[in-house]
Amino acid sequence: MTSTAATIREIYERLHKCFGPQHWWPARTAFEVVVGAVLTQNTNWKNVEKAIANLRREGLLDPKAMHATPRAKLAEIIRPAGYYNIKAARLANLVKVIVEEYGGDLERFFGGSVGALRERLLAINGIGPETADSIILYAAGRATFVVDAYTCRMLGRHGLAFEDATYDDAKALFEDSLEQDSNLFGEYHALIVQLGKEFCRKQARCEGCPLEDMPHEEKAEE
DNA sequence: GACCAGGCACATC
DNA sequence: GATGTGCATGGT
Repeated sequence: MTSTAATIREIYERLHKCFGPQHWWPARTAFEVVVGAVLTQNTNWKNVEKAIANLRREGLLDPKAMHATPRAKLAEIIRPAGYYNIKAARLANLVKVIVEEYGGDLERFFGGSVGALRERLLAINGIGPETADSIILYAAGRATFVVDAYTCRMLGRHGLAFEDATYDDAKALFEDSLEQDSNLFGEYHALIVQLGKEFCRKQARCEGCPLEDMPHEEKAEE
């Protein structure tokens, strides 16, 4: 095992010991995960919960029902999640594919290879790499690593990735260092988000951070 | 009242 | 290819 892989594993152990199981993704159904993945783009999860509660009340946590809903009405319902016009369009693009190409059947949509599913998701306007990987990991239950802003910050701070590392570079770093286990990947990403929330925000402190005594770059990049 | 949050697409250089 | 900007609500 390379030293980088060992470090990636050690970080997981530290985060898990510090924060415990995260139980992601908080959702009742796979479709709810799909919807939440779009709604949480650059948005606090609390706001997403309000939007999902609205969708549930309206009976729209169903691909066909959402597909049949006018764009303007959908936007109004998801308003608390912010960026509601663009997110309504993105949800519409996504459910259009699920309903018109897969008959609204998520099992069929998720049925092929991970690579094919990822390509299909990325071809939808409004679905970028993080949203696609979140859907594949947490809704489809397939092992793919989800990278986010916190992940890149953490890798940079601890000298595990080059400054110009891309999303796919960071993703490969984790996937090449760990067992291909969707439960492990799911916990790890959730733990990194928790780490970011508590210790890596601009005003946050480093005291008490579970990675505090690990090697750091001299100057944190932004 | 700033600042931030579990991104992405698009314009411009 | 890199950098900047619009999208918007609600909590701290």
